[in-house]
Amino acid sequence: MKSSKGHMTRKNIVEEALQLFSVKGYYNTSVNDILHATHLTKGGLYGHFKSKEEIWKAVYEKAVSIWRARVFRGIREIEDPIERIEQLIENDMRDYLGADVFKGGCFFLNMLVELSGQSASMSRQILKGYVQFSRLMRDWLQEAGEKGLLKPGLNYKDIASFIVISLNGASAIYTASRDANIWQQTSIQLKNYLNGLRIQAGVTVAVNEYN
Amino acid sequence: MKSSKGHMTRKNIVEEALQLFSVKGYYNTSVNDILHATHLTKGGLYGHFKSKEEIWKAVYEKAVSIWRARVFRGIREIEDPIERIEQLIENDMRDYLGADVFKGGCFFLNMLVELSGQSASMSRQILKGYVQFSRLMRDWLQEAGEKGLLKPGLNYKDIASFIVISLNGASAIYTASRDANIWQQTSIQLKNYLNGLRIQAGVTVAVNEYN
DNA sequence: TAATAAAAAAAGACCGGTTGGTATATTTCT
DNA sequence: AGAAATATACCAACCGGTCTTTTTTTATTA
Repeated sequence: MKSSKGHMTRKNIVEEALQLFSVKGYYNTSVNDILHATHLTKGGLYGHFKSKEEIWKAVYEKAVSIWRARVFRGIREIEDPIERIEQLIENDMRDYLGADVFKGGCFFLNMLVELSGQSASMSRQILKGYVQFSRLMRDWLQEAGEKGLLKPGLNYKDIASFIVISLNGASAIYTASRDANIWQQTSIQLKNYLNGLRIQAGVTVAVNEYN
Repeated sequence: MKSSKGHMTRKNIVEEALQLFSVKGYYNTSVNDILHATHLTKGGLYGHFKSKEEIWKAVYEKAVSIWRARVFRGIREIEDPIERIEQLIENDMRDYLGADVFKGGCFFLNMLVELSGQSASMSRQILKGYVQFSRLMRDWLQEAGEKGLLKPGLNYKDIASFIVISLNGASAIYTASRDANIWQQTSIQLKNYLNGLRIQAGVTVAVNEYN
């Protein structure tokens, strides 16, 4: 726990820049904006970071750690892998997106959309994060499959991918509308979707699906 | 069909700006960028539009008309309202997003994300479009319900909303990854999801769902 | 059809303000 | 006293937008 003057202001720069980036985007947040938010001047800032992009990298790491802390809370102790995924979804929607952790919505989606056509390196980094997240859910689906919990013939990768897609769509629409129903319903709909993949959903009879 | 010199260049400005906005975003596309793309100078451009935001408004209208032409192709003649929605989804994924109509992905999602924290008026306009689109699908679901095609107790608004959400999530991830599997799978997954709402899916027996 | 005048379109210089970044001086902490 | 942190002045490049001048198009008339 570093708390010498320098590390404190560095931490503060990252936190303020994180909020600014999430609301205004990377390019449209000026170094001056960050200066105002941190009550610093050029010299004070550029003593800690050698460029704006360096700030972004630190901000990204910080955003990841904040997101992780929220989304993986109470996850590891859940036995049933499908329940585990459902809890992950609920945490992401309720405790991350719905809790307005970042003023401008989901930092990662916002940055992905803004930087996709602009910075190959930065957008690649974000995309890598999504791939990792998707892969984790795929592994859990695999685990569920091996435990005989899921219908046969499912493509786990595609299912995990679809969940990531829907979560991101919810981020976009919720941030624009600020309608809590968006993240609430997305959570519910995805849970229903997942339950539909189980070998028996509730008191249900077997279902034949052609695809 | 106006084709006097002035209208031609105006049209060209809108088309070039549309591509630029879709790739670089609104704020990070400079008027100079548009000038280069159109081989014009300040005077030439500002004779047609009184501000950058005016260009955006014209671009938005153009984007809507392009999107509509693609997404509603062959829709009206489909009897079954659920099939109609499925075709809408496929058109949106394959003929709009997957066909790379705009270089930077889905213009509307990109703008919604960028402008959400920035321009209330512009983001409101886009959101209004999404609400309209969602409402149309809700009406078709309603129609399907009245025709006795759907399970009882469904919330049509939430279902339509979920579809819009997933389509947007697909836009974000596809644009970043350029992996065609994203839009293909989103189309398939949503179709399965919709089929699961039917009173009988394929040769299926009734299913009881608790939620 | 050709000349012409009015109108439309485009060019180009210019504006104040802002961009990300640097170099050096000064202050504050250890 | 030495080092770390911060302030300040400055840079060329660029931002969206205005204004005046020049060129090109279009409609009219002979």
